Amino acid sequence: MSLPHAILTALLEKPSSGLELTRRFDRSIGYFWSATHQQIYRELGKLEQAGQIRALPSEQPARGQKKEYEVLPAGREALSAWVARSEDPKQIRDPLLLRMRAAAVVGAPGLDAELRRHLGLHRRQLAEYLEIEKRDFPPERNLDEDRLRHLVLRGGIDLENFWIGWLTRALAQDGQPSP
Amino acid sequence: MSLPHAILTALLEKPSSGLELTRRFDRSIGYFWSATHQQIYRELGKLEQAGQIRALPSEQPARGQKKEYEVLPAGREALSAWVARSEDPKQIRDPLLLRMRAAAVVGAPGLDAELRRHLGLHRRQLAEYLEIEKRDFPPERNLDEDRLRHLVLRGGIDLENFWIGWLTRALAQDGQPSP
DNA sequence: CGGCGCATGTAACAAGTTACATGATTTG
DNA sequence: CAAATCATGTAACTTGTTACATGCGCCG
Repeated sequence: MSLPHAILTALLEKPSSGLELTRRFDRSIGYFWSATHQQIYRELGKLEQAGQIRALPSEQPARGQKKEYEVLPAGREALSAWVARSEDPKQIRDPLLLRMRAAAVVGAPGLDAELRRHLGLHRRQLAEYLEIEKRDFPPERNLDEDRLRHLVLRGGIDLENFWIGWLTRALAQDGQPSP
Repeated sequence: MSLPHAILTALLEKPSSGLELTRRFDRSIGYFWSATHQQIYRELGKLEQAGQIRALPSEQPARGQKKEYEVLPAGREALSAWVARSEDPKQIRDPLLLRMRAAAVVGAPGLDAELRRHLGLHRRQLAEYLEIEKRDFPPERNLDEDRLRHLVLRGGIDLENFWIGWLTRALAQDGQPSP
């Protein structure tokens, strides 16, 4: 139930075509809800049919032609209703934790290398987030409308820090087996 | 690709029937990879057909009858191969972060209450994990085979701590609007 | 024997993934 | 014009979710 609302949010921030949305999902919004272009086109079709968005009038709406969408009042209302809704946090679902649990049963040759690899990836992602923070939320201007977006980004930063901390401790412990 | 391996791991730890697996997924393994009984039955069927597990011989394998499964050598090999495989960490996918991003666009009445509710839920989950840690991994016996399982649990604990920290900061900031 | 809990399933759907198809526009 | 790129889309499949169906055994 999240993808359509992610799309509505993105379209409210700026009307876009399918491919533009896809690219924006690869950057900002996609950091918290990723989607492929196939998913996005399918969902745009449904939203249009449901009367929540509409294609901006253009010359020739043909196959290889760009098609821009904007949010209709009904779409904005649907998004508001969704924001107000309450929903329990999902269970954790992480292949690496599961893999480690499996390793406890069948043995774990080479798990160390995988942990180190993940550590590197998370460090890189953290650096990227910090870069965005420096660029988009400098300490000078403290606009109220930015506050929520900054909090979301902070969530991503804290989450990467969690992984880095956990992986570091796991590797440290693995280096020196039980005394 | 994770569910079958979660099931193989659980079955190696202890041969079980479908419902028993479901219940164990509600407790230990499910903390990191949840599944409903329908998913589990479907997957047990596939694994059996693939020759990775087999039903223990019983008197009358009828519909309302319990059916226990054990892992065959092929299954153990498949699990080992999966553990050794490397896989990139998934993108974050969290409805609450997305909801907050949407709230930045359409406004956020009542978001505070939702954050407080989540804070409570995460505190409860943390308490549950700490209880399990105290019970299953007391500081006395420091068995090597437990090390990986303890690390997995630590992952869960750290993750809950991340949420608690982030939600607390978000609420504190929301209490005193920008000066 | 009637209802409840245990246990195993089926069916239909929704969401996400992977591979491929097609038309339009630019550019060497 | 051929190739690359932009842009939209189809099809088939896998995974996850929701609702319901069926049989067994126990207990009041």
